[in-house]
Amino acid sequence: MSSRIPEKPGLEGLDERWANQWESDKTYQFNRSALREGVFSIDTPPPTVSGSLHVGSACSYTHTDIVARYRRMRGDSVYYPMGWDDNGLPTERRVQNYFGVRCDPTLQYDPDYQAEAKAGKLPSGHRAVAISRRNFLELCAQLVAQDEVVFENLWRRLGLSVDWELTYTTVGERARRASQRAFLRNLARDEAYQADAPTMWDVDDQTAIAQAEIEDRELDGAYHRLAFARSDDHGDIFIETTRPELLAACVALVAHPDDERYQPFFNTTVRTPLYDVEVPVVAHRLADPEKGSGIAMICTFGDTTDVIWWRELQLPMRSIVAHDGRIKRDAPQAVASARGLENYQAIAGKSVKQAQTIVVELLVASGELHGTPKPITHPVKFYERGKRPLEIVASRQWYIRNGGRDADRRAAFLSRGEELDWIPGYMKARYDTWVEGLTGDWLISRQRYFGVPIPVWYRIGDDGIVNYDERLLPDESMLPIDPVGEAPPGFHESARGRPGGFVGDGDIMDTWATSSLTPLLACYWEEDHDLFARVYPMDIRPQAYEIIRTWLFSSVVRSHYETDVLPWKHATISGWVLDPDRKKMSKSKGNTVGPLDWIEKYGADALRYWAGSARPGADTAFEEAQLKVGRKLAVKLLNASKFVLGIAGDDSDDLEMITEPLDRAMCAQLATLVDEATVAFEAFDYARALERTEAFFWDFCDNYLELVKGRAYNAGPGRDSAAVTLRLALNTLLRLFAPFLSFATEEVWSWWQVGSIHTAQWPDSASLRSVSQGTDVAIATVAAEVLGAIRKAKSEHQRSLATAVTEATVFDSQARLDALDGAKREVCDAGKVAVLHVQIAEEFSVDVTLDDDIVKA
RNA sequence: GGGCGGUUAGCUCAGUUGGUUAGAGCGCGUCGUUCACACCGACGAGGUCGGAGGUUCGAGUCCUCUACCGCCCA
Repeated sequence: MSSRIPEKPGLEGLDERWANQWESDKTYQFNRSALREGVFSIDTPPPTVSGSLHVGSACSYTHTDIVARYRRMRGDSVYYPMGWDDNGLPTERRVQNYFGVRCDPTLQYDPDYQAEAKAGKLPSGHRAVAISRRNFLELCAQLVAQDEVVFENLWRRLGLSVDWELTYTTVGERARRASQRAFLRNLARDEAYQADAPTMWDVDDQTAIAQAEIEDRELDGAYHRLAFARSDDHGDIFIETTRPELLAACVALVAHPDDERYQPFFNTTVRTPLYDVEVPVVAHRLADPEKGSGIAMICTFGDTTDVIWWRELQLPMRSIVAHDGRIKRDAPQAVASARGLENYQAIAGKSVKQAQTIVVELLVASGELHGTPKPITHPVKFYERGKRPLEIVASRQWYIRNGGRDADRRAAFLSRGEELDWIPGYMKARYDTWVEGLTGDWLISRQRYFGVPIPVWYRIGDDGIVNYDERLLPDESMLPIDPVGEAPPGFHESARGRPGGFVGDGDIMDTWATSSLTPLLACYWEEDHDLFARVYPMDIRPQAYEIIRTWLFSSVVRSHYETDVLPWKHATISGWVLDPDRKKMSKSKGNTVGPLDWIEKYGADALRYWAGSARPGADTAFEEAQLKVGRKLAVKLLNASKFVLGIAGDDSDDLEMITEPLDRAMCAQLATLVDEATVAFEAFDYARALERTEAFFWDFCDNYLELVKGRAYNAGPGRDSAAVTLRLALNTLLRLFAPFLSFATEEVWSWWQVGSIHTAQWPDSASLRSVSQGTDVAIATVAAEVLGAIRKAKSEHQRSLATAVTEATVFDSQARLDALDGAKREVCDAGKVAVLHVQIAEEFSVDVTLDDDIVKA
């Protein structure tokens, strides 16, 4: 036995050794024969492989792993897959930067093309090499495969108990098939539709953007006061606008219906400055009398209010901003005067920003700009990953109904939110607020390349015009398909783009349109019915709170449509990891910390300990000091285990042999600990379980081990009781720590047990209580307090703890002295006390005689 | 502007349904190498719980107002 215990236990090398062992033993393999009620399934967030790796990711993934390990020890078969989010724009951007390329769909595929990695060393002024769509997609695939290996290695090193045979990606074949299948079914049930409508548009990425991806940013702007001449030439009406460059897109002026200043002008017309277009003055409740001059110009489109006005007041379309963010070549038809056309030519082809400068100059010249522009700051809508403000352009897009335009669906989704168990509970408010505030359906089409194609073709009429209402859909058995590369059923590729032929939808789906299917994807929806029935709906969805409105909500929507249930029972929401200055860790801020360096330095258990200390949902600052504490705990566990097994390594586990009062009292304490940890874990409060276990363990080492040492070392009465108790306590504590210190506990377990601790049973308080047989826990607590008082006396007299105590007297209540009686021998052993007296008193105190000094403690 | 969360020892955080002198770790100070542990141990000094008011026999713990920080949504 003792030969299996290292002379000097250490953490070095444990991480890799056990990670490999678990892999070869398939310790975390899902048991496919488990029934649903015995399964705990986890909808792991697929990390964005093109994103950064920092301790923040490591932290939240560890939280989930801790829960997974607990459930496994409770006897559940844990379904713990790992996905890789390699889909979408982040990957495209990374590929563009990494290889210095850009996608040009008009180019032909080059089978011999070899990209050269130029990560981080693109020369300034480097012009991106244009490559074909297929070459571009190949580079995406190549890079994500590379990134996925890095992630998997990290997760293994961290000790995530994932079943690595259950990995998936969000752009792989299965994901494409599931996304397209779900889309086609949405379409068939009228949950998806296509519409030509004003859309939030990112001019840099040249794609439509969904409401969930938009954020407000405060930007400097200025109110420009413009004069609109009344058509009857009886003077001017002044409006104030921050976007004079859109003047050519003006379709009306609008004021509040109750605004007496403008009531006389409703139903009259005015002429736009510079362009001389006659536009009506209209009334609408959304016009704010307090803002600017109280009357505003409506353009197609300056902001989202323009869209509402345009729609509700049925105004004409006079769009001037093209998809690339530049002013269109041709002026709207309404611009007819010579001066108007000339002024339009001055801005045609310019960027929005350049156009503004020019328009202002023209207005100054024409005298139609009054005074100097008044600087303001105002919120402007941006794509969350974008650099320039969003524009609103009209375009044909695909939507999924999400309750944004439909009260019944909205109510249904709110009720789903009600049904879900939120951890912590207050996170539900974010969901409710979001669903209640939706203003439109979910726009899922993106004008990008690396993603799941929209599986639709359109007929081209004999006149050569694409008929978008005449859709050609694939059969589900054909999925996944690429309508740009494959012909629809009944057509030959040669008919593509020809009159009487077809054209493929060139758009791809929003990355969330796929991510929202992870519960279905991970459970092999429609692919493995047997497995699906065992693991779906899933037990938990772990995720961070900032993507409740996107990932969580969209997942609820999709599962509601496809399976008419919530995709999971619980949502465990993690907080953010902040740098020591309390800023969110993110790559763009350059304040990230790589987890691997810290694992190397302090061991994976140290990182797991730090993660495990973070309360569910709470933001956590990264602190190196906490890693040191975790490491210290792991080392202590090794040493204490070595000590216990050094004494009791060959003893039996016959609990009948636990007879001594102190031993039984400690078992009673241990039973309470097990209950506390179990209750905490059942509420997903792993941090509390860890905190209690840790506090117990240090107390156990400082007090119980010290008290029992003497009795356990020497043959005699009570030795066997101590040995069996030590084994029981160690066995229990190791299992309580196993979800957190997964490597150190496994190491110790291997010294004296068979199999992995991670498949062992979670401790059971009932058996501990049967050992303690109702013994008063005060025996242990009073003994520890007395021992503490004796130590204090020695410490205050600057004497070694080995100093002998010739005589000591404990003053305390009768009850506590009775308790002490059960551990008198141990107290004397540990305190090196020759004679111990007791005396009844009101207050607890201990008189200690060190050699010949009398000390009041 | 609306909503959510936070504000407890120098630092990072616990404080369960309101109940006796408010806890831990780190850091700090003193002492100590006892045969598990110097990647150590023991002991100790530090807060009246952001502020104000209220409920209560009693509030860090409930209510109101308020300040500051963070986030989400307008």
